[in-house]
Amino acid sequence: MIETSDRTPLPRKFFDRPVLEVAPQLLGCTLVRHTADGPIELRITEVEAYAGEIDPGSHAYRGRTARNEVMFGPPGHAYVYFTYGMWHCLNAVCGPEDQASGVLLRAGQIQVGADLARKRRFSARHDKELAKGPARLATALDVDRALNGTDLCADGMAPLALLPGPAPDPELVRNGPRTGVGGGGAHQPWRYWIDGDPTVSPYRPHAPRRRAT
DNA sequence: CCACAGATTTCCT
DNA sequence: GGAAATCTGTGGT
Repeated sequence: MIETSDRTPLPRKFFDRPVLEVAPQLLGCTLVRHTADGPIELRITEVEAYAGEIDPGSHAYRGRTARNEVMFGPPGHAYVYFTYGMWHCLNAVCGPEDQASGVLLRAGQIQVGADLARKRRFSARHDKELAKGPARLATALDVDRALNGTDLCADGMAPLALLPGPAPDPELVRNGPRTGVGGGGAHQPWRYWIDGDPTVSPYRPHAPRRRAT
């Protein structure tokens, strides 16, 4: 039997707090994705916090645009953006409304539906790499801009939801600089991960790409 | 294991 | 025009 409490989504008040409180508490939580082919579930092992308009690393830093509109809305909703011309990334909007902060879901372990995830991530050599990185996570769970703005606190067979999960050993929760973030936000230690978990993505310092020849 | 080129949207200068 | 909250395939050690 599945405990009912385990399947109840996180309440909106969970997300309606400062993003630096919410981000580490999302570690261990379960992201549920209902696709046409069946459910996929993932245990979150790595996240990054983006602190709205005060954060030079955030998409909201320069104010509202068509892309980041959802970040300025109510907490507990999905902000999905398209980047580098190829990839999608998934965030949970946090903090008081209009603060435009969010948590990027960077990596996790597939718990249910690994067969479905492998079809989308056919090039992954090992299952631990199915969702090792934010764009891989979105690809594995078939998340794209059609899900931008989805309520993560909805019940039942919602396409996307976040459920509470067994909190990791507090001794294993680490934080450090955010991956790939340059500019004024580079030094903020707002990446959180479960130390030693094989699904956590490698840290890559920010490196501007060289111009194409 | 490592490094690098290439895929090409969105936003800003 | 150029950088960005990225990943993959190729080729080297």
